[in-house]
Amino acid sequence: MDFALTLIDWYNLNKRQLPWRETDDPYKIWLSEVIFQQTRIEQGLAYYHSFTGRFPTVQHLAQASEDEVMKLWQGLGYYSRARNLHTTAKTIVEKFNGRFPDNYADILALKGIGPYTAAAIASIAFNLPHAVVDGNVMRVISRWFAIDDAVNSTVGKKKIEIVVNELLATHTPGTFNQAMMKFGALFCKPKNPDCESCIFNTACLAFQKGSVGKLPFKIKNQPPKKRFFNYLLLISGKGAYQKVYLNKRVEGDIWQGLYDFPLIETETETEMDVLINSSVWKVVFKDTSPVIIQISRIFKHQLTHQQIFAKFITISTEKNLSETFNDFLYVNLKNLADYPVPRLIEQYLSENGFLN
DNA sequence: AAAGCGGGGGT
DNA sequence: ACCCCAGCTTT
Repeated sequence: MDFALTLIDWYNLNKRQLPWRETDDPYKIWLSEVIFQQTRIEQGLAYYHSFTGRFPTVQHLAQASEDEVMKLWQGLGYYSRARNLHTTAKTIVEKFNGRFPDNYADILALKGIGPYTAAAIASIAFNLPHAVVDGNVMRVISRWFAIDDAVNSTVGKKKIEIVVNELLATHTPGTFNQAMMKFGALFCKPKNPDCESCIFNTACLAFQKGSVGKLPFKIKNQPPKKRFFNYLLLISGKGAYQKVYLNKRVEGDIWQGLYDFPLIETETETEMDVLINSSVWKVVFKDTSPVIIQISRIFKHQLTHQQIFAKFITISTEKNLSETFNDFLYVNLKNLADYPVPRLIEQYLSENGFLN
């Protein structure tokens, strides 16, 4: 059985008229593809009409102000799509003389156009043999060939891309691509697909193995780990006598504090601004995982000459130390040198059970 | 390789 | 009140 021909037959019997498919203008095809990225038909359709109405050609879009483009996009979400749309319209006018590029590489190079959109435009507008790989296609192919590599991994994507390009009906790539996506959307659905009446069920490996429900496999995105990064910013004195024990950051440095800061080892860089003496200082951390940053300002007191002003900065989270830190705020020190700061912090944390 | 982007729909 | 979706850019 010829997969592509069978699929296209199915498509011709089942297709509905889609307003944005009734054109061979690459500009409008591009517009529709961008609008319908991550967007449901019901939600995007009105926007497609207002964009083609207000900007019937790429020149109209290129000449518009960014403000107007953004305003027309309002409510659709993923606003970088609108900015890229505008940028690319200007690129096409300036660099391509207003004519949409007609080869895959040039199309792919445009802002906001990735592999999916480039393949869609190349195949639908220019009849070029590039298979689209969107969520629908990944689902159909991963089931048909029982590919259990994660479809959101590089390996899994690559496998699917290779397979679907072999299946592609090279004489009618645009129709094939639309048929694949339509079949995935209407028949090979994410949940409860009607496999019993599927025209491909005898060839579908996942159906034969009973693994349709498990495919496509995706690696679950793990939530950011919350961790505590606690440290002190020490300020002593007042007015002209005030001293801040933290050096201003210079180009290329990591940490130039009075002491080696990190209480917990870190690898991902995190940078934050701290306001000291009316000027902004930058502090850089490293961490092994995404962090949530909270800066707690736990003091609003007058500083007297011999008091240490301890500002506690908490990054992240299983325990929030800021509440327990109030009694650490004022430490009367005759001479700061008598109290090696890291030791003091360590001791405090240890005594309070935070270093286990 | 992995995070971030914005809405809407489902649970 | 969450969780999920999905193509592209950025890091």
